[in-house]
Order: sequence, then structure tokens, then C-alpha cells
Amino acid sequence: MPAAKDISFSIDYDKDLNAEQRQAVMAPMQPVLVLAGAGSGKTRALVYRLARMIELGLSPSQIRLLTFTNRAAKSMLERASALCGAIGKDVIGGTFHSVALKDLQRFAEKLDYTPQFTVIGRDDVKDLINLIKAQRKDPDELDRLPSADILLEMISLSINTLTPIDKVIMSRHPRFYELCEEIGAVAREFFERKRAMNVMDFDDLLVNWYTLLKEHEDVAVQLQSEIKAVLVDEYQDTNNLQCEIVKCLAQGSNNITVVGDDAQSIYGFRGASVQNILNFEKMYPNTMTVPLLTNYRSTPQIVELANASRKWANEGFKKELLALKIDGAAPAAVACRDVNMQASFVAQRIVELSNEGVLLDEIAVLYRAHHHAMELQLELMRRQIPFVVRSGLRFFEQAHIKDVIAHIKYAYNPKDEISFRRAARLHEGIGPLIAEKLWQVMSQRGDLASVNIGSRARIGVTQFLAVMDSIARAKSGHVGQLVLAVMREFYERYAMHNFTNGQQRCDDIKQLATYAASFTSAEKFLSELMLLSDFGVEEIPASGESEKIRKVTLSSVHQAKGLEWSQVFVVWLCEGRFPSELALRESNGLEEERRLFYVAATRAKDALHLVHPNVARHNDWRQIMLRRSRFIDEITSHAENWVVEEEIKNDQQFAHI
DNA sequence: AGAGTGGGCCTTTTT
DNA sequence: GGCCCACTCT
Repeated sequence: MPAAKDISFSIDYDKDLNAEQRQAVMAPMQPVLVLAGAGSGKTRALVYRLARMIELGLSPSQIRLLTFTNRAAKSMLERASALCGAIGKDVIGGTFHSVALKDLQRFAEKLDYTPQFTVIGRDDVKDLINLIKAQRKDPDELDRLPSADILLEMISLSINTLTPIDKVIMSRHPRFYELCEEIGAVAREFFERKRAMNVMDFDDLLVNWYTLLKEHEDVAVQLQSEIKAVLVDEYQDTNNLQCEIVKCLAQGSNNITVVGDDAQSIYGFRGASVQNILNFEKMYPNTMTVPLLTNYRSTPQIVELANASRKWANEGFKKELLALKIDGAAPAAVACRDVNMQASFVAQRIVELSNEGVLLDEIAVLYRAHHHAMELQLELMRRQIPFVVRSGLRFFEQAHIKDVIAHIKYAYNPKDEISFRRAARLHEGIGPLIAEKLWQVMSQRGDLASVNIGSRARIGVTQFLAVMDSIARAKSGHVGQLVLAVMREFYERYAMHNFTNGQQRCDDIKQLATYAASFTSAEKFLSELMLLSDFGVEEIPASGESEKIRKVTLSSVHQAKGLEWSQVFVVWLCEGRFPSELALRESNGLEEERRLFYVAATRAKDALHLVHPNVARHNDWRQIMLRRSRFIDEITSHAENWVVEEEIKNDQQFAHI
């Protein structure tokens, strides 16, 4: 350990932390497993442990902080800075993917990539898979192969769980088992094509990082001697690949702290394994395990409900949360006649709460699937209640953003076939076939000037070249100029002509330009854009930002993890919806759905409303009866006396404001 | 032949 | 709102 540096801060651990937290924070530099129940101050513990490491003399660049979202990393580093000065911000931290990106850019050549490689998102990956499928020799194979979505899921799961692809096919998609070889061939070509294009997808970031650590000893030695501490947040959501990566990173120092709650493991569908946290003590001998069970967030009623739900789980550490707050209102289970009633009930209750003085940004509505928010959005709009939707498409996944980015990506990386095709096809007269032809010419001859093409596509090709030219000229300015170049030369007209909300989309692109301007290089911008998961529109520094309006939050349960609100409504709590019918078909599906319910319930600080409609329309036609979710039954059977059940009937009149 | 358009059908969760 | 298919237009 390096000698303690001149430290000009002091932390009052006794005052700021409770006994459990202090035990975790002050533990020696050895493997530490912090089993942190919901609302038990796990972030605080992790931030203080980070500060403690710095206090003991580690320099920030020797610490790796791995979190689940960029937002979590950012807020932890900010809090650490508040404790131990600005150096707290120099810690290398972020999501697994973004930290991987940093190491991979340093050592790209080792893997036959150039450091300028870009990261591609899900849709680009899908396009590439479809392209590979279409170009396979045997045409009737095309019909037999799974859809790009399913292929991608197989490949991704195989990578993230470190399982051979035929085993994944066998267990998750047995009906495609006879096509194992063909699927394997597609997967291999998929990897080769990405390397040839100098791009990586999300999975490549992890798997290449792992390869770097596992198969390039010189790199591994260098990194392992550099890294003196590894801290991992949300450890229950790591998959096998991430688990192995963490092990490699911590190998040099054996100083690893992981924080997590097995009761909140909700990413099994993408390969996460609760077993990683359950087996941590076996994997790291001499682990000090510290449970954090004091809940600071919720009323005793909500905590008791959460504990009651946990009793039904058939695996995991046995632990009960202890509530610290004073009594609050009993959680309510509310039956609504139908979906519209459910929406108006929630909207109405929001109005009432608002009139009682609850701020709108202290209220959230959570649901299992994006489309569960449809009716509610309409109802909130009708009543002019401001809201933000945290789920659904992310900013950079929207078509217009991707269109503009595709042009810039291609301009910077002429090997990027996917971006070329996407960009080219936006121009008049260019469809899949002409784009293919153009790509052939382009990749062989390097320019399109003399391309032999019908008169119809001529205009489009000219326009496309004009955009490329415009981008080339903008390269001398700041990164935002690139975005504006595409916009001015072409996309503004295109958007106004092709979208009903063209103006809005153009505004989005202008925001993108502002955001891009904050990057020092186009390469940085292009790589990192894909990894920015949680910026909604307002998280881009807007130019003329007006004063903040408080809004109700609508969110999927997955995206609500780690957040909290005073008032939480969980909607669509009926069998088939939450728990989801599809999820129940997977092995251990019910267990994960219950954990998801647990996550939803423990977001609430003061009041929890569990809402479910009794009937709904199936495919817009047949009325079907719905049974309320077994998760409500499970908790009421344990604790009837503190759940209030209400029924909202069709004829019940609601007051308006 | 290939580009573009409109209708019908489905929709789990995400770095 | 996305995806696939069938249809029309050039």
C-alpha cells in the first residue's frame, strides 16, 4: 500500500454512519460483501468506503468503481468529492460497459481494433444480423433461421453467461436446436464483420475486456498492478462474464467490495445470475460479510409488506428489514373496474395528493411493461398533469437521432457498412438494393463519382455526397458542428417532410448538437453516445432552460431501481401482466417477477398504492376478466390487517380540479 | 426490377 | 410505434 499522502479532509464516520454501515466502511482491504437491503443506505456505505480508501492513501486512478448506470456512478463520485475533495471525481468509475470502453481504447491494438472504434447500439446490431442472414448462400435457410431478435438474444446470452451457444439454444429455444450449426456460423460471421467494421456492440465491450484480461498477460499484469481497489454496486445483477471480469480486476489487490441485495436481482433475462452474490463468499476466501438491514426509506407498513412478500421466495439470504421511520398510512390494494378506471383513479389520486401539498416529483407510477402506461399518459394529458416517462425509447434510439448519427459515423469510419446503409437509404430513390450496389462500389473504388446508376437514384446519390462533403468541411469546428452540418444540408428538410412532428425532431437534433459540443473529439462523442443510457431529454444541457417544472414520474420497475418517491402507485397488478405471462414460462421466472414486485414496493417512502383493473380488452376486442396479482394475495395473506382494500366502481364520480 | 406506401398485427424487462 | 406484406408507381 502506498504511503498516506497529505490529506486535507476528515470524515466523521461515527456521526455519519450507523454501526452496520461503519463496519462495512471501516473493514480492512480485503473481500467485503455488503448485503444491503432496500433503503438501507448502501450508496452511502459505498461512497464512504470509497472515501476511506482515498483517506488511506490510494490515489483515485487506482480505484475502479463499477455501477449499474452512469447516473449512479456520477452521483457516487460527486458525493465522494463532497467528502474528500475534488479528487474523488478522478476515480475511474461508470458502468461495466463504459469502464470497459476506457480500457479497450487504451489497448485496442492488442485486439486488432484501432483506438477509434465506435460502439453500436441494438438496432445497428439487428441490421447487421439481418444483412448477414440475407447474404447467406442457402436461400431457404433464411426462412428457417430465427429472427434477428432471437438470434441476437441467443448470441448475447451465450456471451454473457459464458455458455456455448448450442447450450443456450437447447435451454432457451429448443425448437431451433437442429439449426445449431447454421446459427453458430451466423454468430461467427457476426463477430468477424464487426471487427472488419471497427465497431463493437455492448457485448463485445465486455467480452473483449475479458479477453484483454485473460489472454493478454502483459495487459493483465499492467492493469492488476495499477488497480488497488475494486468496488461494485448492484452486484446481484452481474452475469457470469462480469463476475469473471471483476475477479480479474481484483486479482492483483484482493481488495474488493461488492454491494448488493439478492432480493433485488431483476436482470436474469439478460444473463444476470443471483448465484454470483450468493456464492461470493465461496469465490473469495476470507470474505467479510456485512448485512445492512436498517431501512431508512419507508414506513414500517411498507417495510412489513416487503418482508412479507420476501417470505414467498424460495432462494436467497434470509434477512428481514427493520423499519426506522414512524408509522404511516397502510398500503392500499385498489381494485378498479377497468383500465380506464385505473387511469382515472391514479390521476385523481395524484390531483388529491397535489392539493394536499405533495409535490408532483415526489410521486411515481410504476409498471411492468412500457405499454402499460398508455391509458395513464392519455389521462394525465387530458387533466394537464405534468409527467415524465422514464421508460421506452432512449434518446439516441429514436430514428431521427440515429439517422443523423449514421451520417457522421460513416464520415469518420468508412468501414462502417451499417451506418453507410442506414444513411444512404434515407436519400431519395435509394432503397436496399441500390444501397448494396453503392456499398460495393464504394468499398472497392473509394468514391461514388463515376457510379453507374439509374436516373432515379441520381438525385439521392448527389444529395448523400453533398452531406458527406458538408460533414468533411465541419470537421474543423467543434463536434456540434457535425450534427448541424447534417441537419442543414439535408435532415431538416427530410424531417419536416417525413414526420408529423418534424419540428420537434429538429429541436431534438439541435439539442444533440449542443450536447455534442461538450465533447473534445468526435470519436469520443460517437463512442460514448451509445452508452449513455439514462439521459432523457432534460438531462442534455438545454440552451434556453426555463425553470424546472415538477412532474410525476412514469417508469418501468426496472428503470425505477435505486430511486425513491414519497408516493408510489404500482399499476396493472394482475395475473399475466405483473407477473408477466411470458416471464412465468422461464425457469425461475416467478422468482424474478416477485423480486421485481419487491423492488417496486420498496421504492415508496410514505405511501404505496397497488392498483389493478378487473377487466381489460384483449386485442382491442374481447373483454377478458383479470385476476388480481398473486403478489397482492401473498402479502395480504401474511398481513391482512395492514393492507386496505378498496374497490373503485365504474359509476363512481370523480371530482375535477 | 426496385422504390415507396398503406394496412394489419403485435408489443417484457435493458447496458 | 415497429415490422411484415401486398400493392402501386416509375
